[in-house]
Amino acid sequence: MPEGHTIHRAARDHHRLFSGQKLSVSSPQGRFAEGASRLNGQLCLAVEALGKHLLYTFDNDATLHIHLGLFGRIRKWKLPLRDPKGVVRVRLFSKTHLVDINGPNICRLLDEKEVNKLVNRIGPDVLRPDANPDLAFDRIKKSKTSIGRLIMDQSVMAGLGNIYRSEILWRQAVHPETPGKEIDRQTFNRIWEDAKALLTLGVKRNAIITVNNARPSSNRYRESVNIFAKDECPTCKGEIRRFEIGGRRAFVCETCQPRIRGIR
DNA sequence: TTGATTGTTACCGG
DNA sequence: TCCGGTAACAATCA
Repeated sequence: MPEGHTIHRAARDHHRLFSGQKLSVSSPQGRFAEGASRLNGQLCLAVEALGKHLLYTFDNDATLHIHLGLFGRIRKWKLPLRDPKGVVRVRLFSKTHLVDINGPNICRLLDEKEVNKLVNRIGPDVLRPDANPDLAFDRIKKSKTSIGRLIMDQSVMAGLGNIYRSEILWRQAVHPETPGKEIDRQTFNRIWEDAKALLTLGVKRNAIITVNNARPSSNRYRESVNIFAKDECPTCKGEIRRFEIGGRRAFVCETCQPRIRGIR
């Protein structure tokens, strides 16, 4: 489910609902009982996203750190309370709204030191206004690792997941197996700006949309992509090649994404 | 029951 | 140090 847009959307929403509120925090199946009891009744100061990480800061110096991993989900309702669906690790609610978090890869409390460590480990987040893309390009231009790996390496740049990877490189006519050191600044800028634009749209629409003329109504809750898991290139009608990058599926149109350098 | 999935980390070896 | 490969983990659905 989650790429960066999902987390940023939740952060924005939960910040609006929860910051300045004392929250009730529980762990319905008891799998985060200790942490929940430390947070229960505490004042929530802020909710923010850092790449795909979600951080709830509380008044008692504790930060709830959530990462949804591959399967995690966040669900939200207006009160009244309802029975948890599936395995709810942690449940947060104010006087008005309820949030359940299922199946997170990470769900733990951080102190200030650990938060700093996390912040330093994560590369510039394309969705954050304070992101410095130079840091990402500095890593990329020195690396012989493929650009397909690099843009999904959260320490290089943060927010992109497996679908956006294939989609952005197709849109920018860059072959995913191009070594980072062969990516010039102009090409990197196109990738960065496209990532920012697509994730921003993703936050707004609550879906991964990478085609240029997505129909607002019919596709509202469904992804709309060009080549990810597709067989045919929308531009040249050629075959989309499937392969793997670091054990994750990847897609490329060898015609529209030439190996040497993208032409647009 | 099996397999697949929009993710990350630790560990190992080259 | 960098880099690629592998396993482990998370929960749900078809």
